Parts: sequence; C-alpha cells; structure tokens
Amino acid sequence: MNTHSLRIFHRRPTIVTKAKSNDKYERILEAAIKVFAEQGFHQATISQIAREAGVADGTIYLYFKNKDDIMVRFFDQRTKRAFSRFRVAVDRVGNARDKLTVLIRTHLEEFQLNRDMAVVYQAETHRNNRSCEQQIRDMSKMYLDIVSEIVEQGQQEGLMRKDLYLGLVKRFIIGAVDEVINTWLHSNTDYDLSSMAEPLVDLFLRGVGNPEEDEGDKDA
Amino acid sequence: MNTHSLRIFHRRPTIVTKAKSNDKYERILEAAIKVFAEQGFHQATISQIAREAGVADGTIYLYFKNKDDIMVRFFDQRTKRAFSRFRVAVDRVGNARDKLTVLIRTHLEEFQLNRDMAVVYQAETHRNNRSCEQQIRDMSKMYLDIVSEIVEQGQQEGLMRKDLYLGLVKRFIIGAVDEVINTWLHSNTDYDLSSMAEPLVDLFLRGVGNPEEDEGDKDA
Amino acid sequence: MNTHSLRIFHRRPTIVTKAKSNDKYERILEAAIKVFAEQGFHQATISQIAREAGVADGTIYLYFKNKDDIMVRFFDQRTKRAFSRFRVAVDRVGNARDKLTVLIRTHLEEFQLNRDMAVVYQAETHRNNRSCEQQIRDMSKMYLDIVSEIVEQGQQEGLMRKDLYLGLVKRFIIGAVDEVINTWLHSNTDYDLSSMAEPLVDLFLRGVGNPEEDEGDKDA
Amino acid sequence: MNTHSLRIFHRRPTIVTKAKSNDKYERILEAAIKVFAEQGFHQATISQIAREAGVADGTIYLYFKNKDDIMVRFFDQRTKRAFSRFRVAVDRVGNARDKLTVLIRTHLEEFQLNRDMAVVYQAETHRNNRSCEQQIRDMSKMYLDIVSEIVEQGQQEGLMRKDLYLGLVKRFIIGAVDEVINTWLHSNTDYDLSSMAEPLVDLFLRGVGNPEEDEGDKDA
DNA sequence: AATGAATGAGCGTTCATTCAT
DNA sequence: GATGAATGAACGCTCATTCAT
Repeated sequence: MNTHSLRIFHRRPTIVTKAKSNDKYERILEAAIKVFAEQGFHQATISQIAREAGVADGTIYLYFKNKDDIMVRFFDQRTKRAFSRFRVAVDRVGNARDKLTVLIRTHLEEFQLNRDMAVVYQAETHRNNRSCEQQIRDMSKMYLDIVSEIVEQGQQEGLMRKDLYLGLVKRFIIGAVDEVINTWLHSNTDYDLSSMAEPLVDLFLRGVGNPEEDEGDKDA
Repeated sequence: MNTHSLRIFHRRPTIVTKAKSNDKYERILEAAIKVFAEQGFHQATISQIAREAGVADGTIYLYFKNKDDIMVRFFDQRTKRAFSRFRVAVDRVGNARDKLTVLIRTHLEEFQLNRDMAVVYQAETHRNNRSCEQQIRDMSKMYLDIVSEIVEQGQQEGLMRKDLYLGLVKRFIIGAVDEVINTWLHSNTDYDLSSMAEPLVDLFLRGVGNPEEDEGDKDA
Repeated sequence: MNTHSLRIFHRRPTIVTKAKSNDKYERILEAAIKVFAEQGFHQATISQIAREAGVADGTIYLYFKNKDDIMVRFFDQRTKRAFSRFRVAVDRVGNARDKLTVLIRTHLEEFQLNRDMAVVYQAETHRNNRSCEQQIRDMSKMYLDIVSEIVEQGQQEGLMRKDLYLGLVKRFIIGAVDEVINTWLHSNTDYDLSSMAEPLVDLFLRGVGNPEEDEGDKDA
Repeated sequence: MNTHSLRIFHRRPTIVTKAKSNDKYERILEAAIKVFAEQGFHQATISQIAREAGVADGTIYLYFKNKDDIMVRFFDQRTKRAFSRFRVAVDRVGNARDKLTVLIRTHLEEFQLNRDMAVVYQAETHRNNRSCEQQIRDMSKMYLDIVSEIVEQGQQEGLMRKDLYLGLVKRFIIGAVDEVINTWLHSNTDYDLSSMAEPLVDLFLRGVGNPEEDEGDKDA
C-alpha cells in the first residue's frame, strides 16, 4: 500500500519496491514529523527535515511533491495507521463498555508512544488546512464511526441511555480524549497518559452527577 | 483599559484617548483576527492585514511591536475579555447546575458571535506557540478555575459525586466544549451553537450510561 | 551669518531673527551631530535626532531640507566655524614656526573640545559623500591655504627648505594631524590631545632623521 | 586559505575546492568591494552586489552570513593580504631607509592597484564600525609593528634620532601616507600614486625644516 | 510655528523548489 | 537515484518624509 501511493510521486514512473528506497521515504517522513513537532509546520524547513533524515534537500522532492505533500502523507499513512489499530483493538473485545475502554486506551497509548505524531496531529486538526482537509475529515469519520457503533451497541446492550443525540456524544467523547492528550502534550511532567482511559470511561458513562440526587430539576 | 495598553506602542508615550487612534488600533486588531482566521497566522501577511484594516503597512508598527505582538494582544484583550464575561455570567446565578449551564452557554455564544476569534483561538491553543504561551496558560487557568469552583460547589450541594478527580473533570468538560466548537467551525452548515449548552450539561452530569443498569461490572 | 544661511531653509521666506527659533535650529544641529557621532550618519534616524533635540520629527523639516541637508549645514557652519578660528589664531602670531604650532594646537584643541564634531568630520571626510562634497573641498582648501602660507613664509624666513613640493607637504602635515586625532578618537583612554602639537611640529620640521648622519646616501 | 574560510559559510560543511565555487565567492567579494566603493556600505544593496557579481540575491547568503559579514571578510582577506605583502616586501631589503621606502612604495602601489579596496578601506577605517572593529585594530597593529621595527632599526643604524616618541612617529608616518592616498582617491586626475614614496620618505626623514637654520629657537 | 500619526518605498533575508552533475 | 548549489519570489520591518491639525 505504501509502495502504491509512493509510486505516484516519482517523476519517472518507475516501480520502486526495493526496501532501500522505501527506507528513505520512511526516514524522511519520520524526520519530517519530528521537525514539524518541534517547530511547527511553517517554521520547519526542508533543510532541517533533510538534515534530520540524513538526505540532501533535493532528495525529498523525489519522494514528496512538495512540503504540503509531506503533511498529506503523514495523515494518509501515519495517523491512518494508528486509527486502523483502534479498529482492530475494538473488534477484539465484545461488549460496548470494553470496546469504549479499549478504544480510548489504545488511542492514548498510541499517542503516548508517538508523541511527535500527537503534537502534529493536534496542531493540524485544529487549524484550517486546505491541503489536508480531506484527510482529516476521513480520519475523523473513521473515529466517529467507531464511537457510533459502540454507542449503538451500548444502547442495545442496555449499557447506555437511549435518549442520546449521537452526533453530540461523539464530540463529547473525542473532545475529552483530545483535551486529555493536549494537556499531556503541553505539560512538563511526563505522567502516564494511558492510565487515564478507565477514569475517562467512567466519566463518560456516569458523568459527574450524583445519581442519589433527585434529577427532577433537570426536566423542570 | 484598551487605551492604556495601546499607549505602550507609541514610540514616545503619548496619551492617546482620542477615539480616532483607538479606532485604528481596534481596526487593525479586528482585521488581523479576520485574516488570521482565513489564512492562519503564518500565511497571513502584514500587507493583507493592513489592506483589510484600511491602513498602510507601516501604520501597523505604530500600534504593534511586530506580527507576533498582534497575536499576543489578541489573547491579552479579545479572548481575555471573552473569558472575563464567563466569570461575570457565572457569578450571576446561584446553584452549580445553573453555573455550569451558564458557563457553557456563554462560552458557546461568545464564540458563535466571534467566529474569527474562535478560529484563531482554536488554532493557536493547539500548537506550540512561544510568544503566546503565557497568555494561553493564563486564560486556560481562568477557565479551569471557574470549572473547579463549580464542581466543588456542586459537590457541596450534592449535585455532583464526591469521588471525582478534579483535574480530569476539568479536561473532560473543556475538551467536550472545545470539540463542539471545533466541529461547528469546520462544518459548512451554520447551525446554532449555543443551543448545545443544555444537552452538553446533561451529558456532563449524567454521562451516557444507563442508570437503570447495574453498574457493578464497572468495579469488577 | 547664521541667521542669513538659516533663512533660506524656511519654506515661507519669513525673516527669523528671533532667538527662539535660532535656538531650535541650533539645538537640532547639535543633537544631530551627537547622534551622528554615536551612530554614524546612516544608522542615525530623524526620530533619534528629534528626541535628542526635544522637538517633534516634523519640526526638523522646518529647519532642514532633509537628512542630508543636516550634514551639509554641519560642514557649512560648525566645521567652517572651527576652521575660521584656525585662521584667526594663526594670524595672531608672527613667525612661521609659531604659526604652524598655533595652527596645529588650535586644530587639536578645537577637535578635543568638540569630540562629536571630530567623529563626524573624520567619518564624512573619508567617504564619498555626494551631498557634502563641495563643503569638504572648500574646507580642505581653507586649511591647505593656511598651510601653504605658513610654508611659504617659512621658506622666506629661512625656517624651511626651499626644495619642497608644496602639495605633498600639505598632505604630509594634515595627514599626520588627522591621524593623531583619529587615534585619539578610537582610543579608550582620554589623554590630552592638544599636547601633541609641539612634538608634531618638531617632527614636521626636523623629521625623524638624524642630522649628524651623512645624508649622502639619500642623493646616491 | 581562502578555501578554508569559505567552507564555514556552507550550511553543511562540505569541502569546496572546486575552482567554480571559489570563483563565485571571490566574484561576490569583488563585486561587493566595487559596489561599496561606489555607493558606500550603507547605500549599497545586496541586489546591486548580486547583479554586479552575476548571481542571484540569495546566492550571496550561501557564501556570506549577512551584509556585515561581507565587510568583515573584506578586511579578513583582502586588506590582510595586502598588509602581509608589506611585510614580505620590507623583509626583502636590509637597511632602515630602504625598508621605510619599500613599505611606503608597496603600500601606495597596492592601493593604487586596488582602487576600490582603497576607497572602502579609507571609509571603513574612519568610522565607528562595530562589526569590523577587531579586524581594523589587528591590521592597524600589523602596520604599526612594521613601522616600529623600522624606526628601532633606524635608530640603531644611526639613521634616525634617538629622541623620538615612537607612538607619535607611527601616527605621523601612517597619517601622511593615508592622506596622500585619500587625496589621490578624491582627486579627479589619475596621477601615479606610488611615485610619492621617495618624496614622502624624504619628508619623514628630513622634515620640512632647513637644517642650516639655528634650531635653538625651538628649545627657547 | 509645531506636531506626530501616517505613509509606502525599499531593503535584508529566508527558503521552497529546481536542475545540472 | 541522489545531490546541494543556485535561484528569486516573497515577506517582515524600518524610516525619511509629508501634511492635517
């Protein structure tokens, strides 16, 4: 799959399946993510990325159309790869609660493991970015679809309320997870991010409200 | 207050209370926010901002130290102004549930009313931004302090559970609100954002879980 | 004389003889020399000069055509004034040796007393400066004329050799004096410059050669 | 040696020994000196230099850190090269008089041959120039050391008087030479500069005084 | 006369991209 | 394929000069 998408960038349409070239492609992408994370997309220069990857500036243009394209490929491959792992992880467990827990734990683990990816992801998904717009939309959809499925299953299993506005629930969940990651990224202490999964799920399911309390005021 | 902070940008500190000069400062800031929202900070050029504000390029430097400084002032004044309105609104109502509802509704209203501000705010708070770091931290704290107070009051009033990890609850709430705003910003349809306040509060308090359900599995 | 030359700069040809305006003109010129000395002509800004003079930027243009013109007036008035003092001083003494000594001592004294003027003078006379070219030429001529007279008188008096190439002698003298001033300007210690007058005159008259020595080799 | 100093300007330190790159560095430096001579350092623009050198504006920054750096390299290489030639020339002859004559003739020849260098040198050594200060000081010292040696040797050989204040003698000599060059630079006629060497040495050694004259008045 | 806010031309510098080797 | 020197468009910023008040 990489090979396929790689091919279209070579000026001369040569099939490049050799491990060596693939390596260089990956090295550049890896380097780019690191530099983007450190400097931000605009501050990052092709020269920095090339130096980090151990290649010449010009070499980058053999594997990527231009600077924007590096970002596009990052979403196309790295984050998409991460998100498909969520799918796999969720499919491995049965009930809705476990699925939700696994989704969030995998999400946190994946982002904790790839801090640079996390930084870039957070920055790029929160600004108007013409070139990656579709990629981000696609990925967002992947994630939201999983959440939808879980919620629907949860409702069938009786775990979750029926009177939910699904669209809002999705944002409610992803937003909280994002913010937990964002806080972790901007914090100076390096606490364990994935341990937040269970407490978060608890909050999602039970809210902060006291169930003993008469909730009548809500409907009043 | 604006007049005060304006003064420091004049080469020689002259008291400028005339509406005219103040106007120009505000016009430039307004224009900058608009251009930042459309193009992103780095893509935006001083020329674009000047054109949008109807002034010469050089004029901007009579009111702002440099491009970064425009962003700093944006946070220092516009977003801080918005956030202090949250405080006022929250203080006007009595119980914790009302306070939470009012906080979130005001937040959504304010951002809905100032779409450009919202876009810039979202973008800048999610990237490593050396020059505004302190501003963002300050503002984040203002918001989180309000949430903390509400949660603590809610616990005393018996509205909220006692077994809450406050730090996480704050992120849980602000994250969801942020995501709701973010989705609104990136959506093409212009639905009413502030109407999301009550449903969100409901989710915060009750979660998505079904209270009928035996929650024993949670502790298992 | 100042009043006369001042007048031509006023846009509306009003006779300005009031001490007040004259003051302002002088204050600006004084300020400019100070700033030019500290920063160099190009690094100096009109704003700096205005601040130093305690006037508004625009006011400078009521008294000077433009930035270059300040330099022109500096030469026209300040250095010319200094050089005319040399003339007066020289005329006060009788024989060539005394005249030479007095010329050089006055020169050193004048420049020691007006360090800023000295700095600006040194810088501007050693670069191609289109706008002041004529001024510099005129002043150089004034100085060289005095030297010429002294040398000619010295030859008549038998103090000086007859076989001198006058053009070279002038450069020989002015060059050495200039260099002594230049070294003083660039040195960090603030030694007494005018005390160099007599030793210099001694060098000019006797050279560094040993008169005991058979000078035959020179003609060989 | 040039190659060595050249290297440090390349982003990644690559050994550039090819004549081509060296050429470009030299071409830019040459062009810069020409433009500096014509316009002065501040009036000169990078674009003019680039055009004169036949390269793009950006290319200059592959070889020089910034505009100031061009000036620094000019002193570091061109004038230092010239001054080291003085040393070589002086060392080739034996007695003090010959050494002095050779020093001054070489000096005049070198500056006559490199008029642009001479113009830039005169301008920059007579203004406060932060970036080149050390270079100028170093070079000045080189020159003054040679003069010192010659004078000391001259004293031992009996050519020169013993009662000399060496510090002043150095300024006396270098000042006169400088002024001769300066006059040549500003004159419109292109007379032979180096022919001034012998007459100057004669003035240095014998002064303008008439040795027949009773010098008693000097001490009186 | 005096002011100083406003102007906008102009410059140094950066950096994504190209292309000859 | 790989290189990296070369390019030149583009941008942030400065500052001499103007002019309405």
